[in-house]
Amino acid sequence: MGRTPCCDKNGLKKGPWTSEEDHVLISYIQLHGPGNWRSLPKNAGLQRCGKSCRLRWTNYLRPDIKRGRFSFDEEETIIQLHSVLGNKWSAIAARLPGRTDNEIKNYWNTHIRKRLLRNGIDPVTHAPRLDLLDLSSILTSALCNPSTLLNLSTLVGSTQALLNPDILRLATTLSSLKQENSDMFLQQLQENQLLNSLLQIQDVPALSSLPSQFQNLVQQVPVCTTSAGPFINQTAQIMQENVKGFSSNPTCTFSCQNSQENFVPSSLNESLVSLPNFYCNSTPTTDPKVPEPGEYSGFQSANNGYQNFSIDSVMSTPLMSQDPLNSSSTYVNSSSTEDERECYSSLLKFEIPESLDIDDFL
DNA sequence: AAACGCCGCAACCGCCGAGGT
DNA sequence: AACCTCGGCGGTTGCGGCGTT
Repeated sequence: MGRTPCCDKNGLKKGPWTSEEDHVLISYIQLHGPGNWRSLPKNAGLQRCGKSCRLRWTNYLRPDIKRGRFSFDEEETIIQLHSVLGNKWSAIAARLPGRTDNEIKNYWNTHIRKRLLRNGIDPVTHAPRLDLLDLSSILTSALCNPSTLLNLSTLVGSTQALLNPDILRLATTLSSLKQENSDMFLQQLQENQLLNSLLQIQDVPALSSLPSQFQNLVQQVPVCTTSAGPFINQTAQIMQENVKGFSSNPTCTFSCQNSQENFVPSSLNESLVSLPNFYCNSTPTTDPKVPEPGEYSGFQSANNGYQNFSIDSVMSTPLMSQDPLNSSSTYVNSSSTEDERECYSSLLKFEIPESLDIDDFL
């Protein structure tokens, strides 16, 4: 099906709009309404194509557009909606009065996306990044019990898809950390509850159906005790989910809630009641606004990989909203907003070595 | 002060679906 | 059914501002 250009490009102006052009466009629309965008520039006397006029109006000149920085509530809403809708900027914008899809898209790409990446969260799936976490957990268990290293090569063989030069660099980093200060490193590892959490894997009824290399790895994990951190819980959770993925029993359910309760306040869940909960269970929702699996690839992969993965484990914002400072929606134009957000979001940061250049990972 | 690089955002581009003929 | 027009959407680009060296 052939398509003619939306307008004759010849002789039409492109680039930034002048205030005069803005005035002409506003005046025309105030008199006649938006109407037919194709004929609008001609009728209004603008040397622009209709598409350009429409974009200028909808993204900038519309009287109901809210300018200025995004408030904390708005940012919270964007993250939550993006976890549900993906890059459906117009759908997200429909829930944010006064904000345009273009503005939200820009804000996501320039602020939120980068922050999620810095915090080890995949901005597409809203889940902790598997390539970092899987290897870290494997290496942690391996380093905690050197004999496990023997099986690591077998495991690596079955997870080749996860390996790339960047991940190998992370392995090198972790390895060098161990070599540099072996005692302290091992002590730190033993103080983690990761492996203890991993042993809860016995809750998975179909453990015996795992591939042998995974059984070996699980069985060789030693018990470590004491304080649990977000990273440990997240890692254990993902390991559990991965194990579950190998289960031969498709109806097997495994709640991550136990591992979450260690660091996620119960009220956090309450604050997310309004969210569709397909991160928390695999039951199809009846909410018509929620895309069906397959409609949004990012969601699909998240849903497939983490059918029981709780959304609250990847959403930093509800946690923040507990603080009176952050429950305020009067954040607009606050110069310290970014820093404060960064400070609070660091509560869910993962323990990635500082020597690791995260940008190289992206 | 100049050069350079980074960042944010407005604007553009190309594609798509809906609806009309 | 085929074609066309239009509006809308998401991805990308390019420019100006700003900070750093």
